[in-house]
Amino acid sequence: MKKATVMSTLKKKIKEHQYKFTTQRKIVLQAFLDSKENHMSAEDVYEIVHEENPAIGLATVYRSLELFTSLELLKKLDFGDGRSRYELNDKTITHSHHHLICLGCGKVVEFSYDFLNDVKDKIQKENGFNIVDYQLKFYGYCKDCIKKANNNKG
Amino acid sequence: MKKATVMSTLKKKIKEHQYKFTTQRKIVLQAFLDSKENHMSAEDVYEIVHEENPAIGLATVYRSLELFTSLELLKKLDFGDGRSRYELNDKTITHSHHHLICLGCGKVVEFSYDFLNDVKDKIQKENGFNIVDYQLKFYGYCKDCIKKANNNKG
DNA sequence: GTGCGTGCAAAGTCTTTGCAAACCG
DNA sequence: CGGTTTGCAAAGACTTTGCACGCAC
Repeated sequence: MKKATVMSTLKKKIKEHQYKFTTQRKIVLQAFLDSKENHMSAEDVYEIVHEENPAIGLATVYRSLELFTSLELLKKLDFGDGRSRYELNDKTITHSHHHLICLGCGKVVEFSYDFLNDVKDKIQKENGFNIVDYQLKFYGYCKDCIKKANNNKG
Repeated sequence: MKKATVMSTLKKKIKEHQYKFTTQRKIVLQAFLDSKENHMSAEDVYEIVHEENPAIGLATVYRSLELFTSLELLKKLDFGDGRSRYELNDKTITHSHHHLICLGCGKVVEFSYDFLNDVKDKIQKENGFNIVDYQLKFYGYCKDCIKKANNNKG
C-alpha cells in the first residue's frame, strides 16, 4: 500500500465515524509513514511527532494510537518488553509476516509465511471459533548472537 | 506431566541453581497445580496463595513467577489485557497448543496443532535464526459470541 | 458556534525495588 | 550462622483520565 493511500484511508475512516481530521492525528500517522522503525512504542512516536510539532502531548499520541488501532490502520504488538508497540496494518502483508524476537539482543526481525489458510478451517471446525486475525512470535537467537556465542566458546 | 513431578522438578532446579526451596515458592507453584484456571495473572495467584498463607506478599508472588519462568517451569503469556499471565510449562504440550482469544467476551480457549516443524527449518535457512520457542495467538469470535450476534440480528 | 479533541497534570494499574527482619541449608 | 528470601511500602514504568481551552466542521 502506498503512503499516500494510507493517509487518505485515515481521512476516509475518520469521516465515516464522524471523528475529526486534526493536525495531531495527521502528524502521528505521518510518523509511521516516515520512520524506518517498524515497531514503534508510544514514546518513539512521541519523540518523532514532538520534533514536527512540540506542542503535541504524549496523551494525544496515546489517544491517536488507540484510535488508529480501532480503525485498523495500526496493529498493536507486544514483544514482552513492557510497552506496547505499533505497526502499520497493511492488510496485504499483515497476514503473512511474523516476528522473530532474539532472546540474545532483543532485535526483532520479520518473517513472511502465510499459514493461516492451513489452520483456519481446522479451528473453525474443531472449536467453532471464527478467526479474524492472528499473531505469531518466534523466540530464539539471531545470526549475530549465534556467531557471538560461538566466538566466545572458541 | 504429573503434578507430583512438577513439584519435584522445581525442587531439582532450585537445587541446581542453589536457590532455596522456601515455603512461599512451594505454595506459589502449588497454586498452579491446584487451580483449574489455566492462565493466571500475578493477582490471581496472589489471591489463591493468600488463602493458604495470608502472610505472603504480592512482591513475593511476582518474584516467584519470575524465577519459575526463568527456570522454565512457567510460561509468561500476554493476552493484551494489560497484565502478564502464566501457565505451567508442560513441554510435552506447550509446543502444540495455542490460544484462541475471543474479541467478543475475552474468553481464552486452547487449540492444539503443532506446526513448528513446518516452519523451523524454513526460518533457520532464510534468516539464520535459531528458534527455541514460539507463541501463537488467534483473535476472533467464539461459538457463544457468534450465536449471540446471530440472535440479535434475527 | 458547538462539540469533539487537545494539553497538561494528576491519577491509575501493573510491576519492581530498597531495606530490615526472617529463614533455609 | 551467613547469605537468600521475604514483606512491606515506596518507587518506577507505562497508560489513562479530568478538566479547561482550542480547533475542525
